[in-house]
Amino acid sequence: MSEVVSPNLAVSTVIFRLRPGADGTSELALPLVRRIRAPYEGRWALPGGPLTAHEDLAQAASRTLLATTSLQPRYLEQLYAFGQLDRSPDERVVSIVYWALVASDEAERTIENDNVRWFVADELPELAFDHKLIVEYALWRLRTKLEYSQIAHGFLGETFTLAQLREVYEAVLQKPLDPGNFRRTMEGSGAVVATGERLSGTRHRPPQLYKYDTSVNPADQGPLSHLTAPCTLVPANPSTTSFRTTTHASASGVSA
Amino acid sequence: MSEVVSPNLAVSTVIFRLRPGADGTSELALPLVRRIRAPYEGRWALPGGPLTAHEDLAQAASRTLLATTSLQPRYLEQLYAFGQLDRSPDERVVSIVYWALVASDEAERTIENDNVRWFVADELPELAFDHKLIVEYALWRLRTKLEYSQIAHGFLGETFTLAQLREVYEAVLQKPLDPGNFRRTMEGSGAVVATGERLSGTRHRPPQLYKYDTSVNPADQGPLSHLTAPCTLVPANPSTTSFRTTTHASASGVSA
DNA sequence: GCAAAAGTGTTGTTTCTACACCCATGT
DNA sequence: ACATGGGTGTAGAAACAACACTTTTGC
Repeated sequence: MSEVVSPNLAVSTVIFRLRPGADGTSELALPLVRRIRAPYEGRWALPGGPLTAHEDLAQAASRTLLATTSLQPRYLEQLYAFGQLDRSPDERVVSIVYWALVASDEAERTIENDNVRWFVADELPELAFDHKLIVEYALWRLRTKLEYSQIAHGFLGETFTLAQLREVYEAVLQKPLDPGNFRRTMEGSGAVVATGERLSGTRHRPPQLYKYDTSVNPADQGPLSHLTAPCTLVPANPSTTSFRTTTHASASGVSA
Repeated sequence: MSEVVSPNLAVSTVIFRLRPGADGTSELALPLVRRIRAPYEGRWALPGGPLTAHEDLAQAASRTLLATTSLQPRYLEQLYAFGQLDRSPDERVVSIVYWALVASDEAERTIENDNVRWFVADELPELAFDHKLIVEYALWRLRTKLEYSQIAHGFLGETFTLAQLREVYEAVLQKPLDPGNFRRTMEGSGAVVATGERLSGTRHRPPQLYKYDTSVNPADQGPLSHLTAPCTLVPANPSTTSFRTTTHASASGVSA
C-alpha cells in the first residue's frame, strides 16, 4: 500500500546441506523459518531480513543467516533479485536472494525448534511469498553449477574421500555415477589433490583422503569471483566424521 | 550520507549491439550516457535510473533504456545486483543491473549526441561509479552464455544466413570458427530452421535464409525462463539489409 | 577365505576438429 | 572461365561411457 519511491529492500538466502537419508544415500535439505507476523503468519519462509544501511549485500545475507539459523556457510553466492509487484500482498518488497552451502558438521549445530527446521529439498511445505519459486531456481542453479565448477566441497569438510565427494554429486544430481570414471575426471581436473593420508576404520580397503587445490580456480566465476564468492575459501572445521585417519603415505599416491 | 534504513534502488542496463568494424568484421559496441549531475558529472555511465514503485525490475530496465537511448532490446536478462557500500560517494545505492541485446537495425535508430554515444566494448572511456566492473561482468556473461544458449539471434533480424550468425559468434568470441563445423552444430542443435528462401545479390552461391525455431527452448534458462527472458521473443523488424530475397525453394534444403 | 569398496585397465562410441572438395552464383 | 563463399564429406583426435579386473582392508 505504501507509495514510497524506493521500495523496501530485503535479503534472503537459500541454504543447502546434505544429510543421511533413509535409503543410505544422502539427501538435500534446507532450513526454513516460521513467520511470526503478517503477511503469511505461521507459514514457513526463507531466512532473511531487511538490508541495513551500513552493510554489503553478502554481509546482510550472512548476518540474517546467522541471526535466524546460527549457520555460517562455506559457500555464498548471489542468486537473483526478485522484484515482482505482487510478491508481497501489502508493501512492495524487492528481495536480493543468495544461496549458500554448509558442511554437514556445521549444519548439525542448528538449534531446531518450532520456528526453525530443516526440510528435504523436494518435500517442502507451502511457503510464504514467492519462496517456492525461489527455492526451485536455487535448486536448478545448484545442480547446474555443480557440473561445471568446484562447489561440491562446500558440503564437505577440509579433507574427504573420493567416495564422499561422489556421494555429493550423486545426491545433488540424483543419479548414480561410475566410480572409476568419476575418479579419473576429478583427478584429471586437478581441482582435487591427495593428502597422502588414508581413512581407516572402514571394513574394506582404506581410501585415500583428498583436499581441494585452492590454487586451481578455473574461469567459472567470471570477473566477479573476488566479489561474489568470498566465502568459498572459508576453512572448514576439522572433520568430525566417525572415522579415524592414519598417516602412512602409500606408494600409489598421485603427488606424494 | 543518508541514514535511511532502505537504500536507494536503481536499475541500469548494459546494452550490446554489433556494428561493422574497421577490418570488415563486426565489433561489439554499447551505448553510454553522459552524467549531467554530481557525482561523476560529465563522466560516461550506463543508462539507468531509479526504480519506481509501480513497475517491475525488468520494466524499469526497459523504461529507463527507452528514455535515455530510445532503444527497445530483443533480449533482456538480469545480470547482477551491485550493493557495495562505497560504490557511490555520497548516498548508498543498490543497483540491479540488466543486460540486453539489440539488433543492428534497431540500434541504427539511436539518436547519438553529446550525451549519448556508442562505444566499442573494449575501448571504453573512464566510467562513473563501478560501471567499468559491471561492463566487464556483462561481457563475460555474454561470451559465456553465447556458447551454450541461443541468444545470438538477439543481434540479428527475423531471418539470417548462417554466415551472418557465424559472424555474430566470431565477433563476440573473438575467434574464427570453421564454417562447415559451425553449420553442422547449428543445424544439429535444432535451434535454427531453414525458411526455404535464399539471399540473392551476393557475388557467389546464394545462401539459404534461416530463422530461429521458437518451439525449441532448451533448458538453459532454468525455472525462471518465463520470468527472466520475456523479451527474448520480441519479433524483429523486417530485415533492412541491403540484399534482396528471392523465393525459389531449392532441392538441397534441409526441411523444404 | 569372503565381502566390499578402492583403484586401474581396456574397449567401443560419440563428439570435436581440421581440412579437402564440390556447388552455384556474379562478373 | 574464374573468383568467392555456400555447402558436404571424411579421417584422425579427443572425450566419454560401460564394465572387467586387480588390490587391500575388516571380519
